[in-house]
Amino acid sequence: MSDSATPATPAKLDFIREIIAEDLAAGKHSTIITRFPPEPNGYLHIGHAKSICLNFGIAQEHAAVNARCHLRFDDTNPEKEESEYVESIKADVQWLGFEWGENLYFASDYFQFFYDCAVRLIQDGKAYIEQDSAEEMRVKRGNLTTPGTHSPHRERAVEDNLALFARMRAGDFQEGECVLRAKIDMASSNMNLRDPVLYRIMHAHHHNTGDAWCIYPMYDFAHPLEDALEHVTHSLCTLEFENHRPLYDWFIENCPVPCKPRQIEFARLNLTYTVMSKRKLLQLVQEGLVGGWNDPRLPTLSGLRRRGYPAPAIRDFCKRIGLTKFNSTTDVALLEFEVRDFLNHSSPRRMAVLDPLKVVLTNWAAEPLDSVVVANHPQNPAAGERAVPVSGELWIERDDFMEDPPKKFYRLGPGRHVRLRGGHIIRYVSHDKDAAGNITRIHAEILPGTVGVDTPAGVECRAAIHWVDAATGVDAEVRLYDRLFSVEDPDAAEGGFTSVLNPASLTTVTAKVEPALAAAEPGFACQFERIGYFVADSVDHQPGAKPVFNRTVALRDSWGKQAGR
RNA sequence: AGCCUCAUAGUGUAAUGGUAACACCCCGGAUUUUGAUUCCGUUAUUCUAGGUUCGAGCCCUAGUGAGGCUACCA
Repeated sequence: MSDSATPATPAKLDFIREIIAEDLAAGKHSTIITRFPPEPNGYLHIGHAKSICLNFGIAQEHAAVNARCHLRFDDTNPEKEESEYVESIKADVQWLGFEWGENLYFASDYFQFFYDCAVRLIQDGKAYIEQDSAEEMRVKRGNLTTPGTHSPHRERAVEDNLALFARMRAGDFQEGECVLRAKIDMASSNMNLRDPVLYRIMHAHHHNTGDAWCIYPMYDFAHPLEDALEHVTHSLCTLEFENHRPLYDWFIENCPVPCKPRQIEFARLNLTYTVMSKRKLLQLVQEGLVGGWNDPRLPTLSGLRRRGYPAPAIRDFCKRIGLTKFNSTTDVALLEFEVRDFLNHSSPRRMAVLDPLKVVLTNWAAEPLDSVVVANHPQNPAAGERAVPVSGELWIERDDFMEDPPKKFYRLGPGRHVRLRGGHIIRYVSHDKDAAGNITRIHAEILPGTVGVDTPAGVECRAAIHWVDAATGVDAEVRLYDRLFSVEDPDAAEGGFTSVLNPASLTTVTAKVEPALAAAEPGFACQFERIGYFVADSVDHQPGAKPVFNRTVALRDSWGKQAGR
């Protein structure tokens, strides 16, 4: 269950923790500093959770040496970044259960340092102003098998480069007129080393620095400097930056930095039936295919939160998936397992009927009660009990009655008994149908004296079903979520996302719920017995108004599987 | 095509060069006033070919397959 309940579990060291342990043992560092460096250009998703749990987790594990993890916004591209995203990212990291304390940083706060480093590279003859167009640069870069060719500007005098760079910074040039490039190796088999761009001109307003700058550093140049400036010891990133490491190290070697961070790459998280790229999530949001970044069907942290996925379950999931350099795809079933596992222990039980069928108790007068007492959690007496009102009419699940049941169906049908959970055993009497042949009502009778006691001898009753009293039960809007996509790998879908959207990803029903649920607070999570885990919607659910519940995840249902339901 | 990285049950991860294991999923059984939970059990694994070694999932070579790289994105 919760990770906090099992802190002593000596988890196997993954390859990154192994490296850190070795570095510590070798006396290479006196403390460990990691960082989580999102670009504020979208909302965080479950893939980021893997990185967050890794970086903040490592810091927590090395508290003895005062280790820490920085939250740093990698905001070097003003065209794509917004303050709204900064706020959502902070909220999501905190919700996941991690604290950055004093260590909140913005790459944009280092702009002057980046600039000074660039000047230094120019002075050292290691950078130059390029005036070729982007297209010319592309052509001269060569390709995977042929080396690039030198730009005519590559050997410009240091003084001229310096003057030109100053003019770039002063705003003397239009966007695209020139860039600053590192002078490395146009013949390198690693394309990243073929004189990469360090600075480009962007006459854009920045969310943090406003209009102070019109030149902005590229990721490859800025990132190692950010890490070094913050004394990061281990810079953990995903596999696609593997080929960038030589360049990362080049900047560390050639710029006046206070220390030498080490970049280590790991495989990003892939999940079946799930789209995990920010660009594609943005597309889903912008095209209105979902209700927003916090749509409960999305793998965004805000979506999962609204869906009722508990943060500890997500943390446990991140532990279970492990950490390697193998490009794998984890089955979402593992995430769902962790969610059920956590919720099973933490959620109080309540009763709700999603597809109501009326039952009239013909002999209710034989033992009329006001209420029955039901445990809030059968495995946890400390969760207490509650009184659930009852009367002579109630709702049961339409599925729980069969006119012509197969032998292994244990619930209600002609000639059968069934237990009302927490209440009486009832016996079938008759049922009504409308003109179309639909069952409209069941008549049954209670077995007096069967509340709170074992099934009497001679009565065959194997199942207990959930129910809601008709006199006091209230209507609720219940949203049943399923996978957003109908195929395992939506990224590979031909014809775009629309072609593989699951039409059943959202079903809204009007259900009957026990009266106490009408007063539930937004975010209240519980198990609807025999149905699944539900949470009062954090946006649309308001106490006093019609309750709105989201299905977090359904219960396992082995009967349903057998019956092909 | 060149360079870099990776390859263990269906899925994801373990295994100082020394009996290949854990979790999820699947299937079966027991318990059950949730066909849930819990408990027990079943099936199934080192990409291929060479080499080093008393001994290779692990080391070496080649092959195969997968991912990444030819942005003034990160």
